[in-house]
Amino acid sequence: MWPRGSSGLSPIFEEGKGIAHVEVNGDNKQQTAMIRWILIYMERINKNSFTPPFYQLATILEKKILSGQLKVGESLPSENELSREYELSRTTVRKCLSLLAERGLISTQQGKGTFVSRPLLDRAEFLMEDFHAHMTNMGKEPGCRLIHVQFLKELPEFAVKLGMKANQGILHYCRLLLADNEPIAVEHKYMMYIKGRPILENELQYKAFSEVVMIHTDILPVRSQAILTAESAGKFDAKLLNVAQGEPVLKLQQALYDDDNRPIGVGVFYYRGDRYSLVSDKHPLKGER
Amino acid sequence: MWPRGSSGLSPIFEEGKGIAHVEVNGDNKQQTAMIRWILIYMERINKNSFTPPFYQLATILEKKILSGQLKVGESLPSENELSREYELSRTTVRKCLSLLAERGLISTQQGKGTFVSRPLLDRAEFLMEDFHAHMTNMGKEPGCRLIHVQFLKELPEFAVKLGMKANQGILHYCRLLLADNEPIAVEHKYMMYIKGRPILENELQYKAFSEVVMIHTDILPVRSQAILTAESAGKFDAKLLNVAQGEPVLKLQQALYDDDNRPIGVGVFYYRGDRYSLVSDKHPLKGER
DNA sequence: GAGTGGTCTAGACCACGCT
DNA sequence: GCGTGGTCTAGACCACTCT
Repeated sequence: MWPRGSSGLSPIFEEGKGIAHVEVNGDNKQQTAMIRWILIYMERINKNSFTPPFYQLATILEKKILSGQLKVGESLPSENELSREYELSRTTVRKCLSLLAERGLISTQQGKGTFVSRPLLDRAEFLMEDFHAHMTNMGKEPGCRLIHVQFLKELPEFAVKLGMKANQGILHYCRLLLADNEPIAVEHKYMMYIKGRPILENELQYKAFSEVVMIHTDILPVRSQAILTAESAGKFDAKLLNVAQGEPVLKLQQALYDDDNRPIGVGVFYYRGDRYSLVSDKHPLKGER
Repeated sequence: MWPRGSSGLSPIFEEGKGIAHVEVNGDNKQQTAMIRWILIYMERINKNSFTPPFYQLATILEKKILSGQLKVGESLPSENELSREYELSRTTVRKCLSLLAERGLISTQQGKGTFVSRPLLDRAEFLMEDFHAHMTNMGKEPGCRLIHVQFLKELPEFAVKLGMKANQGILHYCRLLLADNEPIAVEHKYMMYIKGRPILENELQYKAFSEVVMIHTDILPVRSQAILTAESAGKFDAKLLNVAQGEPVLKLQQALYDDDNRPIGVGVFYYRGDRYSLVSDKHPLKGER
């Protein structure tokens, strides 16, 4: 439990004396220093464990933060202190700290120190990814129906607002996404059209939009922006979604940009509010390894 | 442009001979190896630059990936190769690779290699954080009005579904969030109530939910789950939001859990669909440093 | 067994913040 | 000037994959 040698000891712990000899009525600095050392020696790293040292240390520090032993705004021991006292190299300590920082538990400031962050429980992160994978994860059978493909001279208003140009023309296609044969979402996608390019129905039906855009415009999209909000279903989309007009839907607008920040493809997607939702789960380190 | 010494050269480049001497009609393995070396030598690290080497390398590799020189699914040179050929330590190479992996450009597989990932442009990440900060960022004046505070014997249905227990009782409070004096969101929060605890109006109005819960239950929330979907505004909330009943709103349900995964506080928030949206921006490395 | 990524060490120098 | 975090090095051992 207590340190074996004198190697890394703070001056207030003199070898062979132990905690009882600490001058309790000394100045405040010494007292807070004492508290720090007590905290540090409460757990040690087991180098024979299967869980790597950097992760063990992260767990220890996480516990101290979550339990309130280290309070919000307080500074952690410096990297050198941690590395001395847990007998780990600074590299390992840093790897641990960067893990905790990634999780939002701490933040670092060059030249100042590492500090416990405000808990991030009141923020949520939502990830919208591939519909097919998402539904499979939820244990549902995903499906996709190609509703129509059109060539347009004019872009829809929202695409113009994003700064998109029609050039040779616009290819517009519309898909209906299903889960267990129930309609979940309607997608409208608009991209630059280069004349004479063959377009395969299969492609539109199954490939990701960024891929379709890349293949058919020869332009590589490098940036993507998406905007999510709530809206009422319009007549056309409500019918496809099999809901009454005006029912609430999640509306996602996506724009793909090339290297020069010019939009080369835009989409607008509507998800049934009663059948589709996004989930965010935040928990510090648990559920790994 | 070409390597100076023989130190880190692949056997197919023999010192003093250069590229012209490569056996072009050799077996396929040699040819693909050759292509790899050509790619590698197209850029070099400037150790006197202000941008650190790991970041320079990340930029180089990013370019190769985005430009299609390295295609999806292909393997990158091994860490040892990269470190030899760019004259960096393996640690530095790894730091660079972990940056690219974080951004979703590559993925690593122990024992196999590092591979170019499918572009992640078709997924969106939305972050919902502190309303006050969010509105300030948008250049709007945030506001908050405490609508009511109640003590309930029974929990609302959605809280019961989450597995929450009433114990001594439930504190329910309702806030209206404004931006430039326009109503944006209505929040309903429910938490365990411990008798005799003084509750300050100020606290409910300005503190984050997780803090209020922590202070008034003495239980530290460690996990948070949130669910986002679209719904129609009910009578009560529509009135506060100053919209017609049935208008689309973003609905966010939040639950805070303690160490034993018991819910200790839940909330349901409605955001006006026409005034509130979430934005996701994905671009590989740009816009940093 | 050879090659890959994953982890760790012990040391170095730098940029930054304080005082 | 000293302590802090940020970066880098050169070497080591391990676990995994493939042949």
